[in-house]
Amino acid sequence: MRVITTSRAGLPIGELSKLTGVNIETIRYYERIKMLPLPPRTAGGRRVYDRSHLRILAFVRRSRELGFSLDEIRELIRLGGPEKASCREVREIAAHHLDDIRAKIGDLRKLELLLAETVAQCTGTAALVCPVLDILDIQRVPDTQIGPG
Amino acid sequence: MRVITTSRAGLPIGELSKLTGVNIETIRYYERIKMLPLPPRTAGGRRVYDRSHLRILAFVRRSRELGFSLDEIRELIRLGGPEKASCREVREIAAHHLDDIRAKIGDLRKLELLLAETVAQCTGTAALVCPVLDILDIQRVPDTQIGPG
DNA sequence: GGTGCATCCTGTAGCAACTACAGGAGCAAG
DNA sequence: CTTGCTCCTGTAGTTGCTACAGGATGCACC
Repeated sequence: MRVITTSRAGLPIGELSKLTGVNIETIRYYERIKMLPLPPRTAGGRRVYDRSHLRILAFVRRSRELGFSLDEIRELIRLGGPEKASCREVREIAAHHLDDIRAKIGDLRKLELLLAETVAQCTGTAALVCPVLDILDIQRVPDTQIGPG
Repeated sequence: MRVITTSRAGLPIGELSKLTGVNIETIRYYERIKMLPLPPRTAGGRRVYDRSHLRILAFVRRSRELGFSLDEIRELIRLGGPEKASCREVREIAAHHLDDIRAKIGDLRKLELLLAETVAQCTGTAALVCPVLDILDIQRVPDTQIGPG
């Protein structure tokens, strides 16, 4: 039975992946795009992570789950860094993101209503006119003149 | 003043773009991925569209606005085609899409709640602890044993 | 010391659904 | 015939990953 006591030993990428729930490929991707600091390597070239990496990666993961973009997360990490005086800026990013989320919810609810109504009109039997296709096809075009004027 | 009477004359790509609100580049992209039938060309090689293209492209646009994927739209177009007996299949696609939308709304509302609460706790002043950064950082890690224990 | 196998490495290409060029050609008006 | 707009092809970029190929490393076990 292999028990790894990693408190100070350092984690290989696979362990970091399991602990954070972030895919190995994704971890390497994050490194490439500089979301994660470069970890030291073993003599053989393997990455060795410590708890600071774990912390950052968990932060990234959680922020992604909350729908922040990687750029936003970079900002948040920067703001949480050395001079962490800027709680206001953090709040601005989060508030802005909240606005986005609310706008998205609004849009989706409109869609939901429209689609739900339409699907409800569907008999499901073979019909000459299909309400679903119909709402998608309501665009009408004048066949006389087109263009400025 | 240039007045284009396109009822039977045929539309250049720019006109089609204006009429449908679909970007020129996107129209060519749709052609490449076979969302649109190949239009005939002028002697000089320019695309010439007619009202059937206009109709399909408007349909695609509207469906995209409603959040259907291009693959779903392809299906819808096929189902609305020659043998349009399959209103049931159309309804299934739409109903499935409706489920997706509802799931997405549910997710977003959870996020909204969490973020809104958190942002509300923000004083906006420089603080030692930032509630926004805090909820993103709640992940705790045992520092004794890691691995199948 | 060897063998076998899991884990890891780099590099590249793919996904959706576009968008943005570069570099050139067509075409109509003046 | 020139000006200037529209159009052409082809390629590469975007976001946030994921999926290989083809090879190296590390570690237990014999």
